[in-house]
Amino acid sequence: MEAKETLKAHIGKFVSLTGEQFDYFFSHFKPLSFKKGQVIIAEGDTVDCEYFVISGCLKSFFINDDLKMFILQFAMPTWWASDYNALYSQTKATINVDCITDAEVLALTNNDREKLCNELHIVEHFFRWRTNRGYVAAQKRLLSFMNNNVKYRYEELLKLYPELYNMVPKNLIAAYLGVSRETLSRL
Amino acid sequence: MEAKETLKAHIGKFVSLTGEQFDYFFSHFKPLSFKKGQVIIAEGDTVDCEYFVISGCLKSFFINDDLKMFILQFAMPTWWASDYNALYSQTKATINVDCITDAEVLALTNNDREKLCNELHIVEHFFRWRTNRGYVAAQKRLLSFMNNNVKYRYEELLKLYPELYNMVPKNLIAAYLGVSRETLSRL
DNA sequence: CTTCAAATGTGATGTAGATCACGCAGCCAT
DNA sequence: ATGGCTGCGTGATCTACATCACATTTGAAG
Repeated sequence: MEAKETLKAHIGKFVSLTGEQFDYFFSHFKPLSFKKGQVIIAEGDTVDCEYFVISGCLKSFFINDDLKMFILQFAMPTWWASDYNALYSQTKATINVDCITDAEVLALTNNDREKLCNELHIVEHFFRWRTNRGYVAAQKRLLSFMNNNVKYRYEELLKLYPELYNMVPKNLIAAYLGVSRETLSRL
Repeated sequence: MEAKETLKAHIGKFVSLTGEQFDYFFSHFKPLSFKKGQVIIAEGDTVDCEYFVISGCLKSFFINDDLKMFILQFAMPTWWASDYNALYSQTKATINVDCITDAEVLALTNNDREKLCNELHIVEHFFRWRTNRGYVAAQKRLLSFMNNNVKYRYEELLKLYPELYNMVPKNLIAAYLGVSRETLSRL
C-alpha cells in the first residue's frame, strides 16, 4: 500500500481524482523492485515504460563515444524517469536508466498512459502539468550551465538536494555537473 | 487569414479539430505585429501570454549580472515563445523576449489556454504533446552542451536551421551556443 | 553620397577545467 | 590476512575558450 499512497499523494498535489478514478489509474501501474546497480533501460532497448520512483534512487544517463558518462537526472522518490525521447517517439533508447541504490518503482507503459489520458481528461491534465514543470526545470538547468561555473553549480545542487551528498558517489555528481571527478574533488 | 491558416496547419500536424472547434480555439488568439528590436517581454514584467510566431523571428534570452546575454531559443514561424516559468507559475519574468526581425505573432493568455484545455480535451492533448516535445528538445540540447565542443554545436545548429546563418547576427548565435562572439568568429 | 553605429575578424594573453599519473583508504569476497 | 576493486584526493601539464584590444567591413539613416 506504501506505493499506492505515495503515488496518490504525488498526483494529489496537482489534481483531485475521486477514489474510484485513482484506483483505476493505479491499476495500470506495475510495481517492480530493483537491486543497486541493476539496469532498467539500456541503450538500444525498445522503451515502453516510464517509472515512478517509490524508494531509492535511479539515474538516467548518456554514454558518449569516449565512454564518458553524462547524467541527465537523478530520480529520487516521487520523481519520474525514462528515456522520454525513445518512449514518446517509439525509437530505440539512447539514454540509459539504472539504480544507484536498491529501488522500488511503479512502471507505466506508454500505451497505458495514452489510454488513461484519453479516458480521463484530468489525467491528461496532470501529465501536461508534469511535463511543463520538467520543461521549465530543463531550461533552468541549461541556463545555469551556460551562466555559472562548476563550483556554483555544485553548491546549488547540494543546497537543493543535500541528501545527494551522502547518497551518491562524487564521480556521479561530477557526471551530473558535466565536469571531471578530479575537478569536483578540488571543489 | 494567413495567421489562421498557419496555426491550423500547425495544430493539424498532431490533432484533428473540427472546423467549429478550431474557430472557437482560434478566437482566443490575438494577432499582434512587432517591429525589429521591439521588446515583447522584459525582465520583471508580469507575463500573461505566450506567443505563436506567424512570421519573422523572436528570441527568448536571459541577461546575467555581468550583462552577458544567453539565448534560450530562437522562435521562427510556427514556434511558441514566452517566459514559461513566469507564465506557468505567475511570477515576474526573468527571461526576456524580443524581435530579431519584424514579426507577426498570435498571443494566447495563460487563462485562455487553461480555459481551452478544460473545455476541449483535445486541446489539452495538443498542449501536452507540445510540451513533451519541448522537454525532449531541452534535454537534447543539455546533452549536446555537455558532450560537444562549440565547433560541433555550431555546425549542428546550422545544419538544422541554415536560415539562421543569414537571418541572425553572429553575436546572437554565439549567445545561443554559450560562447564568446570572438571564439565563434574563429570557427 | 556621407556618416555613424553595428557587425565582424584577428592578435595577444589569461584561466577554468581536462587529462594523465600516482598514492591511499575502505570494503567485500575468497 | 590477502587480494582486488571502487572511491577519493592531489600534483603536473595541456587546451579550449574567455577576455581585452584594435582594425576593418557593412549597412541603415540623414
